[in-house]
Amino acid sequence: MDSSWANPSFLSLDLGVGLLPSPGQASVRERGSVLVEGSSSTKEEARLASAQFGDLEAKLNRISEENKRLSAMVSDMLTDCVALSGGVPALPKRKRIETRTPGDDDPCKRAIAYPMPNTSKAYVRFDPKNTSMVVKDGHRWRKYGQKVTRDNPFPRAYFRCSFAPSCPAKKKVQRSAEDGSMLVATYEGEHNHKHLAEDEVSVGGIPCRPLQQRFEEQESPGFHRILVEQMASSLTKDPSFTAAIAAAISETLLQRAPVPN
DNA sequence: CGCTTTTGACCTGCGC
DNA sequence: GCGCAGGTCAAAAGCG
Repeated sequence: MDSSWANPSFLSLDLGVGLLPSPGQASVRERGSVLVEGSSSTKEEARLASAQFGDLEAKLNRISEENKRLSAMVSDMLTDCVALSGGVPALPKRKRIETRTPGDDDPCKRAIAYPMPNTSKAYVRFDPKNTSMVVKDGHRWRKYGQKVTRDNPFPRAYFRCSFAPSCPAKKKVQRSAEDGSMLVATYEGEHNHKHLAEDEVSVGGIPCRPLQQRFEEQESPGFHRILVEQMASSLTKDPSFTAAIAAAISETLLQRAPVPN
């Protein structure tokens, strides 16, 4: 069985897709602009505006409820995955042969050169104009190969940790076949040294949080909080969501401002 | 000059 | 055994 299934990290943090915007956002924006442009002091219009405000409030509540529901779903899925991984017998600890020396070609030695079992995936948004496929996650990586794979038209880049020569950490970065604006970073192995710069984390100029979500971290109590933070963070990056919120706020301010005589 | 990236060749595992 | 695909190596080029 593929260990990635036993590892809940396959639930990569693809939070920029699918959750929002909600169907109501466009109308929220439209109504907001109508209100700003056509403000009037007549009672009829005030009554209409009040009704629209109530409508908007209801919509915001619905969106908020949807967010809560989705958060709960993600939490449930994580719980399920952790439970599932508990039922899977632990894979034997495997060790990769670091480097090959001329006398190292013993096929018996190579036979035990397995990949690291503790892999994790991270789905991250990146600037499509940026073709470097660099995912800054606080570690220094050295690219050692690139390959076009069968299941994806985009090339896959192979990186090794260059901070410490003995560090077994590796990662593969490839653009998503479904969504070209997403990068799929697959981490293998663990760093045997300290993080370089935890706070310097960005993807193609778009700031984001450290992406490496290891199995142990996902079981930790802080993981769910991080998950929620990432969801909130991704929502705030959504321009349409921001616009809808801005329209709703401006509408609210207009409603509560004293009507000039 | 040292480090990183590029890229073609090579190695290995797997399915047929 | 053969071919294919994924992963890695290593020399050359690029860059600061």
